[in-house]
Amino acid sequence: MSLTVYNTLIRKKVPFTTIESGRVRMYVCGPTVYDHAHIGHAKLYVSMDVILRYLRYTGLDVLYVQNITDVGHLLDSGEDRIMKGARREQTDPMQVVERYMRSYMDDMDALQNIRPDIMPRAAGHVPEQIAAVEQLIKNGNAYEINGSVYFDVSSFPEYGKLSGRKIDELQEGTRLDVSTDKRRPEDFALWKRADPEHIMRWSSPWGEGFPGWHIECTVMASKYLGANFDIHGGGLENVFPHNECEIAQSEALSGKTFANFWLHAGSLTVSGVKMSKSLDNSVTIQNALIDYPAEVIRMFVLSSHYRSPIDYSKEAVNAAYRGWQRLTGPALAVQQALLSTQDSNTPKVDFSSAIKLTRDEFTAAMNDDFNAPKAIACLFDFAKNVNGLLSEYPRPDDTTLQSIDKVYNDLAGTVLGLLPSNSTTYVNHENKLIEILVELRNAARQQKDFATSDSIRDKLATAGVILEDGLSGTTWKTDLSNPSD
RNA sequence: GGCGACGUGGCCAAGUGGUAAGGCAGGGGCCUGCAAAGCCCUUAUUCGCGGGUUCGAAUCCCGCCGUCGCCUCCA
Repeated sequence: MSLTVYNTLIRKKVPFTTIESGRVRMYVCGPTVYDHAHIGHAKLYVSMDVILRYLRYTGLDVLYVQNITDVGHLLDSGEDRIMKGARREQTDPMQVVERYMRSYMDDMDALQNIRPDIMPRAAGHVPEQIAAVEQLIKNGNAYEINGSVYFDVSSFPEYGKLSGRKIDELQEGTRLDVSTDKRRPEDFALWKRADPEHIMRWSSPWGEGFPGWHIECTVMASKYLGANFDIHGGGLENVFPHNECEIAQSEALSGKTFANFWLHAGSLTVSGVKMSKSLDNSVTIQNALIDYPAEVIRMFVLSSHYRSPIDYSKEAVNAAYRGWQRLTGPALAVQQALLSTQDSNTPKVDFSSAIKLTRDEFTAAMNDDFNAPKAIACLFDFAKNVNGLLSEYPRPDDTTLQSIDKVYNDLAGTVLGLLPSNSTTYVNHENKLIEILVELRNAARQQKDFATSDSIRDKLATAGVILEDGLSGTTWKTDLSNPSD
C-alpha cells in the first residue's frame, strides 16, 4: 500500500507522488519570533515533524525548509509585533528576534522535533524579496502607490483556488481598516512604506520600507526548493490569506505550480477557545513542559488526526499522559529485561507474527494520510501482547526481546518520537544508586522485613522513582510529574 | 453575509456503503506480603437533528441545528 495524503488544494485524499523520484522538497511556514512559542505552535510543528519523520522512515530523501519571520508584521492595532516586543523588553528589535528565535528552537528541540535542514530568515532575504516585487511589477501583477507595492489580485484569475474564496464574496475590512492606498480592498501588500517611527526598515526602489508578510515565503521557498516543489505545510488558519497569497505571487512570478501538495494542520484551542493575549489563556511550550514530559505533549498532539482541531485541557493532557505511560511501559520493561542474563532453559517463543502484524498495521495507518491516532492504537495492541509475554517466567529469550525493542525504536521512537529521551537503562551514577537501593530492598523482602522494604519503596517514590515487583525481578521507572494536578 | 473545519459512549478519539478500533475515567475478578504495573471481564442496538437513496448508511444526497476558525500581514 502506498501513501495517500489529503491535499487542501483539491480537497481530496490522493496518492502521494514526488517530482523527483525518491526525493521530497518540503516547506513549512515558521513562526514570527516576537514572543515565546505556545502550545498552538507545538501542535502544528509536532504534526509536521511526524509527517517529515514518516516520509524519511519510508526511505524518501526529504529536504525540509522552515522559515523564521523576523521582519515587522503588524498586529490588529497596526503595531509592529517585533517593535512591540522590543518596547516591552526595552531592547533592540533584532535582539528580540534573536532571543525568541533561540527560545523557539529550544522548545522545538525539547519537543523532539527534528530540526529543519534550512531555516532561512526573512530579514536575511530582503534583496531577493525586493527583486521578486520588481519582477511582479514588470509582469503587470503589482503596482506601486506612495512607497508601497500591492499585488493586483485581478491579474491572477486563479486567486482563491486554495481557500475556495471568490473575490466578490469577500467581506472587506472585517478585521482591519482597508488601506486607502489600495486600488481594490482584496489587493494585498508586497512592500510597505515605513512610517518615520518604524524601526525595522530597508532601502528599496520605492523608498524605505519593509516586505509584506507573504512575499518572504514565496522567495525563500523558491530559493531553496525551486519554483515548483512537493509539499507546503502550515496551519489551517493560514490557508487564507497567507497561503492563497503565496500561490498568487509565486505562480504569477514563475508561471509554474508552486507546491503540488498542501498539507494543513488543524488549530488548537484552550478549554474550547482560541488562545489570545487579551483572554490571557495563552500557554507557552515552556510552561507546558513544566507540567508534562515533552513526549506527553507529543502524545497529546498525536492522539487526534493532524487535520483535526484539538482542545488543550488538563483532563485531555492527563489522559494522554496515562496513555503514554501505558504505551511506553512495555518498551522500557523490555530494555530492562535485556539487562538481565537470559535463563539457560528459556523456551524460544515465536513472537514474529505479532511483530509483523504491528508493523503492517502501523504502516497502513500512516500511509492513510499520516493517521497517527490509528497508528498509536496499533501500538496499544502491541503493548498488550508484549505485557502478556513479559509476565511469563522465565523472561523471553534475547532475540525475541531485541526484535520487540526494534519495533518500539522504529515506530514509537523514530517515527512518532514518543520514547522517553532519558532511558532508565543508561549506565550512570544516578541509575546505579537506584539499583543499589533496589538490591537492598530486595534483600529486606527476602527476610520478610517489609517495614524496611516498604520504606525504601515509599522514599524512592517521593523522589519520583516508582518500583514494580514482577516475577523476573523488580523494575523501576521515573515519574516526576503528577498528572492529577 | 461568505468560505472552511468539526459534531461518534462520562471524557478524548479512529472509522467515507457491510453491520461501532483504541486510550482515559468507572465497575467486577485474577496476580501481589502489601502496593504498583499487568492480565481477564464489563460500560454506545448507536454515531448533532429531520428527511431521502440503498438489500444495507456514522459513512452517499437534501434540509436544518450547534461549536470553532478564517474573511488581506496570528501557527
